[in-house]
Amino acid sequence: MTENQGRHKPVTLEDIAKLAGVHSRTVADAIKGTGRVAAATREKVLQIAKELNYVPNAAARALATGRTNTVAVLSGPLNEYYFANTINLLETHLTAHSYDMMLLHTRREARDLLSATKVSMADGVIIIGINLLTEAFLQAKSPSQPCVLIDTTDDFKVDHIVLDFGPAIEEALDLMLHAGKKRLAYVANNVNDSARDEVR
DNA sequence: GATTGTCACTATACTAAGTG
DNA sequence: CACTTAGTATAGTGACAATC
Repeated sequence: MTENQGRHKPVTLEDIAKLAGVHSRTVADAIKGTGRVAAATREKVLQIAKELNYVPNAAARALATGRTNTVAVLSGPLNEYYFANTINLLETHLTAHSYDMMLLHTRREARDLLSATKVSMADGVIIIGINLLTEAFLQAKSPSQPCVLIDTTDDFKVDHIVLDFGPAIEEALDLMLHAGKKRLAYVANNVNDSARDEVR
């Protein structure tokens, strides 16, 4: 039983360095695999790290590099297919590029993110759709924070991907009209002017 | 040239000392 | 006593220097 034996100080590069007889800087390079460490030294360091169950301290790494490899995502309600599907795709792509995804969907989380990104808790922010939550975030956001908005509008002064639902709506209308339907209703949240114009 | 070491730096929390 | 300020520690890394 090695667990629950009390709260131990985490194993650090310094601990490994002492056992390996090298500098902590060398241990960092060996573990990271930068290639500037001799093969024998690297093998020795990795062996000791494995024996000590060394786990890199992500907070310290973020502090030193200014990067967390984490992308914060603000979206609309996850019980809506569009948001759930988009988040699923985002996660797939972020994971493929060795990024973690921090999913936020409450005002409190968005507020925390505003302060958190100031200390590099997230490398950037992706916002899916404009709603009360994301709009408040965009208006309060510091200009230094990397941010991409995915929506049907580009009203906000951030990098953005504009979605054009026009062709899809037209295709849906054609299908309805060809089916002989005469009275059509359009049900949506936050219908903006551009989207409304598409429904003719 | 390859390998390793040194220094400075990061944001935050904590402690000690100084001041009113 | 309450508050402010300064110093220190933390874990890891970038840039550069030193050694063989």
